Amino acid sequence: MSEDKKVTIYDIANELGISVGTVYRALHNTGRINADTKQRVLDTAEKMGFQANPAAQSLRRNPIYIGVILCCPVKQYLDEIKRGMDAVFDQLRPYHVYSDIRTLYGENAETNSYEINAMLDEFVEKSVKGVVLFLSGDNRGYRSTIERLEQKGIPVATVANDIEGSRRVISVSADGQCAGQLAAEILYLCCPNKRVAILTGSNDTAIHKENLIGFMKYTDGHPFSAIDVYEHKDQPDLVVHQINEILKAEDPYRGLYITSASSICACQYIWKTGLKGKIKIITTDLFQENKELLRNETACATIFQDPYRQGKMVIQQIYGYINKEDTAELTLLKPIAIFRSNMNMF
Amino acid sequence: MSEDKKVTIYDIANELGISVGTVYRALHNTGRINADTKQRVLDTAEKMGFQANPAAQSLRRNPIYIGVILCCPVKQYLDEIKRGMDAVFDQLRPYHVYSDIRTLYGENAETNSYEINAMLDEFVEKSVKGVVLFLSGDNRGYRSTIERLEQKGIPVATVANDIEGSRRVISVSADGQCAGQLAAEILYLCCPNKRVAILTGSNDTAIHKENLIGFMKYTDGHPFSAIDVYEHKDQPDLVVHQINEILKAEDPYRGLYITSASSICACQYIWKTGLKGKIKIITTDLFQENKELLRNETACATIFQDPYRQGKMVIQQIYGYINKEDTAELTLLKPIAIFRSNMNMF
DNA sequence: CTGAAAGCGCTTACAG
DNA sequence: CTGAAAGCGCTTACAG
Repeated sequence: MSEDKKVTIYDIANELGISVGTVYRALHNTGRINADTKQRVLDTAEKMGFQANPAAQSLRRNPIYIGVILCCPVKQYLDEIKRGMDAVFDQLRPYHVYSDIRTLYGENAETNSYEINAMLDEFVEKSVKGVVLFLSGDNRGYRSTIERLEQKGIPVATVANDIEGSRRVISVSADGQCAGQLAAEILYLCCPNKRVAILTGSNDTAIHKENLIGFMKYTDGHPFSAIDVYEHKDQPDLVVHQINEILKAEDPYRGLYITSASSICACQYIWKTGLKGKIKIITTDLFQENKELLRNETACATIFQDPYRQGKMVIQQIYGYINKEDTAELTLLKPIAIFRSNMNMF
Repeated sequence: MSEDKKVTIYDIANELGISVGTVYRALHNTGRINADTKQRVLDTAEKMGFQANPAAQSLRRNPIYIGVILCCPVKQYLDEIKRGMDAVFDQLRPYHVYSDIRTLYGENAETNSYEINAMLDEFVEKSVKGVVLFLSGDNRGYRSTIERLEQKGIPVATVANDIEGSRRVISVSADGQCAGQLAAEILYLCCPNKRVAILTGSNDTAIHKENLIGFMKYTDGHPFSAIDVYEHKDQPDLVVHQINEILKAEDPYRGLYITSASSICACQYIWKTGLKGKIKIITTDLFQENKELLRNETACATIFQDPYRQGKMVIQQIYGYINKEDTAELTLLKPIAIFRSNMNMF
C-alpha cells in the first residue's frame, strides 16, 4: 500500500511557471538565484511534500569522493573499522560514491601530523565532498585543520575517537561509559569476594577514561570491597609488570576488567599465565587474542564495541549529511556483552 | 579510489552488434529470445564484468509490491517485526517498492487459515513480486500454498518462525539454540547452587524447543545439580501455577530461565511475587514487562532475539532475491545478552 | 539570474 | 524473435 504518486521538480516548476533548472538551483542554493524565487520554490516544495528521488540524483551526478584517514597503532581495531567502511562504499559505488582511504598504522596521531596534513591537502585538491577521521591518542591539535575544512564547505566526521572541541559535524564512537558499567555489572554478578582490579591503558585516552567513569558509576549502589586501577600506558613490558602486580596482591583479586583495545597485548600475556578459573576476567572487544581467552574459559565475557559497525555508521552518516539528510551529530554505539556461547556469531 | 568506469548494457550491445533491448531480454530471460543470442549476451556480460545499475533500474521500472502476512498472538513481538519491516520499506519507497502488510493478532496460524489463504490470493491477483510470512505455532499446513506461490514465480520468505519442509527460499529467525546456551552460560556463572528451573511455553513450538536444546548443550561439560522444565502452554493461569510450583520446591532453585516471547506473561506475574534477589532470573527478549524486571533487579539478564532486526533483514533479503542478488537461504540472528547497564540502548 | 536541452543507464511498450 | 524510441527524475553544462 502507501503508494502515493510522488511530486517531482517538474511539478514544482509547473506550479510556479518556472523551469526545472531554476527549481534545482533554489533547492540546492547553487549558483546565483533570486532570493524571492528561491523562497517561493522552497515554500512550494514544502507544501507539495517534495522529496528528491535519490535514484535519479545519483544516476546523473558527477562522482562524489569521500576522504578517510585512519591512524591508530592497534592494527586489528583499525582494520575492523576499515572493513565496515568498505562494506558501505561497496554498496554505494553504483551511486557514484568513491572512497579514498589512507591508513597510518603504528603511531598515534600526534606523531603523524605532517603526513596527515598532507593527506588533507590532497583531499581538498581533489574536491572530496566529505572527510572522515580516526585519529587515536591526543588529537586536539587537529581542531584548526578541521575548522579550515569546514570553511571550505567540506564536512568532517570523526570515528572511534572524537576530536574534542572541534567543528566536526558528525561523531560516531562506542559508548565507553556504558561499556564500563556493563563490565562492573557482570563482575558484580559473578565475582564472589567483590575485590576487583582494573587494567587500563592511560587515563589520558578518552575511551579508557570513559570506561573507568562508567565502572565507578555502577559501583554507587553496588559496593565492591576493592577496586584498584593499574595503568600500563600501552607499553607491553608495563602490561606484564602490572599483571604480575595484580596476581601477587596479598588479599587476592577475584575480578579483573581490562579496558579497550589495549586489551590485546594484555590478553596475550594472561593467556600464558594460566590464570584460568582463579579470577573472573572481562576483556574489551573481540580479536583473536581475547577470543582465545573466552574459548578456553580464562575470560568469562568481553565487552564488544563493534568497530566494524562504527566504520559502517560513520560512512552512512557522512553520506547522509552530504545529501542534506538529517543526521545525528553524536552517535554512541551500544556495547554488547559477548560470552563463549555467542562469540562465534560476531 | 577504485573508480573504474562501469560497463553498461550499451557496451554489451555494441560488442555484439545487437540492440540494448535484446541485451535486456537476455539478461532477464523475459519474452522470447533466441537461446543462442542469450548465451552470447550472458557470456559477454560475464566477460566484461557487467553489473546492472540499480539506480537506473529502479528509476524506470514499474512498482514492485511485496506482500507480508504477520500472524502471532504476541502483539509486542509482531509489532517489533513490523516496525523493522517498515523501516526498510520507508527507504525503499523512492525505488518504487511498496509493501502490503496484513496483521493477524490474537491467534496462531492454524486457526486463521481461511483469512491467510484469502490474503495470499489477493497477493497473487495484484502480482506481488514476493511474499513474507510470519506464521506462529504449527504452520506446516501452509507448505502446499507456498509451493503453489513458487510455481507462479512468487518467492516466499519466512521470518521468526520457519515453515519446516516448505519451499520458502529465504528464512530469517533468531538462533534459538545459541540463545539457550547463552542463558545456561550466564546462569552457570552467577547461580550459586546450580539448581535451575526452566519455564517454557510448549515443546511443540520450534523456538522453545531450540532454546531447551541449546541450554542442555551447554550443560555437557558444565554440570548443573538440577534442571527442571516447567511448561505453561501459553496459558496465563498455567504460568501462575508453574511459577508457584517453582517457588515452593523443597530444595530451592537458585536460577530460572524463561524462554521466548511467552516470557511476557510470566514476567508480569513474577513482578508481583517479590522474587527479587532470591533467585537469578534470565528472561527472553526485551519488552516493557521484562525491562521492568531488569530495572528493579529481579532479573539479571535477558536474551534478546531482536525482532526488529529480523523484520529488517527479511525484507532486505527478499528484495535482494527479487533483484537476483545472491541471498542466504537461512539466516540465524545472533542472540545478545542484555543487562541493566545497556538495556536502554536497545 | 533563468531557461532549454542533453544525458545518466536502465525498462517498457510498441512496431516489425 | 529483434529493434527503435520514449521516458523515469534528476544534474550538468551551456546559452542567453
